[in-house]
Amino acid sequence: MATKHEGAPGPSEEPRWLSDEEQQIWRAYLHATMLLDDHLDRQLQRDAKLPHLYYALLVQLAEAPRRRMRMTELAKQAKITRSRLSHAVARLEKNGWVRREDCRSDKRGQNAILTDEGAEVLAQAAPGHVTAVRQALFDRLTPEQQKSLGEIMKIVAEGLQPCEAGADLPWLR
Amino acid sequence: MATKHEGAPGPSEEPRWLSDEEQQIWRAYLHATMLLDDHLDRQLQRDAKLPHLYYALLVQLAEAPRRRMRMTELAKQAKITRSRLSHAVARLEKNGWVRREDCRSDKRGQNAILTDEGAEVLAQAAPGHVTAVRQALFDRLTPEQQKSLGEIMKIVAEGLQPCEAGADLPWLR
DNA sequence: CACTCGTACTTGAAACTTCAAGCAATGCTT
DNA sequence: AAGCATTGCTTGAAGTTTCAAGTACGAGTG
Repeated sequence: MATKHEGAPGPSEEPRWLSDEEQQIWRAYLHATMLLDDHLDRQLQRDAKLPHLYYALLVQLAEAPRRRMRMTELAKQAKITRSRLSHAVARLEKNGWVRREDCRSDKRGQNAILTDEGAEVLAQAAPGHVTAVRQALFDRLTPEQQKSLGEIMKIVAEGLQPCEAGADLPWLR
Repeated sequence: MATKHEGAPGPSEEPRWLSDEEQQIWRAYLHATMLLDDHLDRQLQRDAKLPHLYYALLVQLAEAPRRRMRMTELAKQAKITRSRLSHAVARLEKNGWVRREDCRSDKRGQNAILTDEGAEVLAQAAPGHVTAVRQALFDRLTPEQQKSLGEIMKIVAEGLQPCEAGADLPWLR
């Protein structure tokens, strides 16, 4: 904050600072997302002994065709790096919730597969989790606000997607 | 998922699962927050060599009366645990952006103080950061959406606040 | 004053994430 | 078919966060 006047490094001279209203919105966003993520993390850690992200991975696998998915695809859907996924799956594998399998068509490939034990953990954890999500989010918002939230979040997500749509039109970048 | 029928552990028998619309909203939320947080983290790590949260701490200190704040107060405002803050300040101190000072009135207390070097780092990083926030969020939303987002996030944050308002009316809990 | 409880903060270990290499298989190019 | 970039995934180390103690001071009570 305060006035700036350097001319050397920045991409532009003077950015448009956030107005008071914008700052309020931005801080509310930061606080809400932080508190909600912490809240859900603790809830799941307490009830199912796994962090929120790991839970999300199990959900993805549970919904996948034969309860299995290629690592890269899973990473893409979960919006995380392959490295992070590797570590996460390693942990889930150690717990017995997931196992790996070589891919036939591509010898480099790996499939992550949800085990029955994994599905069981998910079934146990899911009710408490949706309840928490409801209490923290949906129950507090009007239907209009819910709709609005969905639209806003879709816009933001699309804007940050590493060129999903149009990825097959690289000349447009 | 699947039908449940245990009577022992859960708080309730059968939760209200999320409808299709609700699921869409929830996933959009998860994706957007994940992508945005990653995006800002990388931007700040690249441009200022610090994670987003640490940047936020410097901002809080910069805005505080004499560029200083009690640890607990800082933790409260930043919505993080005291433990996390301790580690964070230790790192910032090692970098020379922050220093500590004992509190006179309460010998248990510590003040975190933003140094001139810290203020400098902040001044360097701030323009790029607001630009990133604008590009990812504000520039993509209509004024109505911005307003709506602010209202929604305030509601959510208040709902998860560890009893801030009304904390002095404990009998109401 | 002694006791006890709560507050302010720190610490170390374990868990998680990131980053930069790394390896092996694949695909493109000549 | 040989060379070279790319893709798919993993790994180890460094940084961050969480969790469960732990220390030290302050405040309330008898």
